Amino acid sequence: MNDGDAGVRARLVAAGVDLVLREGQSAVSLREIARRAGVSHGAPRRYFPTHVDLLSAIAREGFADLTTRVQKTMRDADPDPRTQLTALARTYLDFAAAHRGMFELMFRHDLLDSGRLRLRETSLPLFAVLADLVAQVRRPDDVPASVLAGALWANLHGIAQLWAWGSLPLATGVTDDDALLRATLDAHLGPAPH
Amino acid sequence: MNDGDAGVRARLVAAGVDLVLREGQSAVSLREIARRAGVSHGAPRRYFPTHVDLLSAIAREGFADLTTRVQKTMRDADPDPRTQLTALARTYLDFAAAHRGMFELMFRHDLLDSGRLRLRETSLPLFAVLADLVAQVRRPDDVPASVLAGALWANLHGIAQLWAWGSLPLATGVTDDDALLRATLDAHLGPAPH
DNA sequence: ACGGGGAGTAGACACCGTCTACGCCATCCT
DNA sequence: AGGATGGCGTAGACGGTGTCTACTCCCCGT
Repeated sequence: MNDGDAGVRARLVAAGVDLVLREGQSAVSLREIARRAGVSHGAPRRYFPTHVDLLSAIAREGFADLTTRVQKTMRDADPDPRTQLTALARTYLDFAAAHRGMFELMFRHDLLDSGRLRLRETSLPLFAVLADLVAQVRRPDDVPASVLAGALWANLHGIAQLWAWGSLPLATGVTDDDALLRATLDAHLGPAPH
Repeated sequence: MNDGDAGVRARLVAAGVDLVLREGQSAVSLREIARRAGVSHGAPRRYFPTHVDLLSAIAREGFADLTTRVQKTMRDADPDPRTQLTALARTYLDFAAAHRGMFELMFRHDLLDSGRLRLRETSLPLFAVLADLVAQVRRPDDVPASVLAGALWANLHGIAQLWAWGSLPLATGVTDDDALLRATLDAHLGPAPH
């Protein structure tokens, strides 16, 4: 079984990932994916009952990609939890900026409950890594670690979203997202040690 | 000129707003809007060169709605800046939850540069209100007010987004967004006064 | 050897956004 | 006054989409 014949299902997902990375969300039509995978437009239906089920599988691939990127970045960084958290955040923002189409697809709420494994559950390991680091780095105060981690994730996500949307630099005069990221980490975790 | 004949352009936008509020983003097709407005599918083209231009006008209506809601909430609240900021934030989150389709439409990045008035500029007044309040309430530290305001907006937006997406409660165990909101305000603005 | 069933094809259907040709009607000019 | 003009809305065509339904083919088990 060589590369060009890796199973139609896998080829469909791979073609979809490639498409959304290269041309964005609007390019990921069922028929175009089928064309790129070299099958007829009816073939995907054998593996994915509906278009959104296929999109969901593609988005899951995106989560997997992001998770391994985060893990790799963290392996290469200083083991200090605060540093690791910074690395995680930086990777998250970079991923969103570099693969905007995929990032948008991953968080489309109409894909949430599709596919065998639900997309919601797919994002949990990534959040668990963040929550674990937050639990290590936080100063003891009254807000539970899970709430703190959720708020921090939301802040990260909001920066990624609004930055891609393009209004934040116009409104704030900030020209790169690093200042926002640092302010966010300082706000939620206390001022940086050094 | 009675109500039922308020100009085709206005009727189209109104029908679109109604549709996206009632049935969500996927329902706002050009032809369906035209149908609801009682005109042929070709009529919109006279006023909006393309579908996204019409969507952009609908999204602008959403920003106007949100802005007036925020202003009304703030008029009714205690004039203390921190309280006003809380009211603004609460209104933002409630709006996103109650009108998810509209909220999604408003922040679709492919609508950003459409229409006579760009969507980006339409959001500026809203942000200006937030930035102004932040400037009043912040404790003097090293992070510029604009950065602080941007980070806070991003945090708000991220909560709205991730909450609608549905993973946050699952991952954090938090069952309503109020804890996240309070944690966010405390993190960025310092602990609440009382 | 042969029947059966899964896999992929091909066409139909309704819907979509865009484009173009065409009527209609008010308005303006001579 | 009457005819040309131009904007507004209609209607149909076109290529594209997702879904559904025959239909074919080939591999596998009995």
